Amino acid sequence: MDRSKALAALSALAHETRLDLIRLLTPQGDEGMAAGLIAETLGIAAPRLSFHLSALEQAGLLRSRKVARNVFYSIDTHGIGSTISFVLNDCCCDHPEVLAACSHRRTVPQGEVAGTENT
Amino acid sequence: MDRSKALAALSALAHETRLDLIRLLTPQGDEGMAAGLIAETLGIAAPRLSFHLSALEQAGLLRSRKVARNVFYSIDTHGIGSTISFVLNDCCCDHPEVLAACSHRRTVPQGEVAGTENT
DNA sequence: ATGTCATTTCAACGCTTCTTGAATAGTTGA
DNA sequence: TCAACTATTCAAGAAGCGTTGAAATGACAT
Repeated sequence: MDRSKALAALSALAHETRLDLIRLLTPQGDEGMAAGLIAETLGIAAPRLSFHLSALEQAGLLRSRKVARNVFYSIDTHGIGSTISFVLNDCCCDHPEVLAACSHRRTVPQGEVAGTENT
Repeated sequence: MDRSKALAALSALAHETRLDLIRLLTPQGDEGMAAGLIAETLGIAAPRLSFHLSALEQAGLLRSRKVARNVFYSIDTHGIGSTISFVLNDCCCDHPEVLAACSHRRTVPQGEVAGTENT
């Protein structure tokens, strides 16, 4: 992932509605969700949804496929992963403390350093 | 880290100059770098630098301390880490493929899957 | 105390992004 | 072919963000 791509992905991510979209679509996996259902679930107008959906798709964070007259959107795991990777590796130079602060939640067994989050 | 904080951090990160600042300051560690030297190194005007520096500081991504008449800025490893953590855990629900796409670079020993990045 | 240096604040301007409703394109089924 | 439905595009207006130069603040040295 090059710099401008990562920047575009980061910009796309930095929006409440689009973060909601990622959060909604991630559990759906590769199957994804039809645009209409997404609009209904999130309670947003169709043109607005379409705008944000294509922003995320163009940033490489989402994929789409047509099924009959529906368009199903699903997350692009590689796109999201390499965006995070860019920040961690290229920007933060694999700084050990950043990596630790980023990954401790999913490496510790259970609620071990649970208090460190809101300091 | 709550949602609005993460959103602010992501917004702060989604900017070329500010990404440059993170990249420049990370290797400097806790000592950081004086604002004047940063401006000179990156070749940006003082007011503009100050604007971005305070944006990053307010987002919890940078810290500052005064030394004589200089202001030293250094990265807040915890802030950056928990921002990444938020995206990974809260937004992507710890999706295994996202985690894999994000962390493969730093878990593999050495140049093992070096080609997977630009697919 | 005064001059000098480092940094921040301020105001103005331009640019991009977001939202909204109406219109359009494309697909399915009768 | 026609009607119904899904999704996207378009245009307009509002809002927010970033850049710039000038001015102000605060700290040090003489």
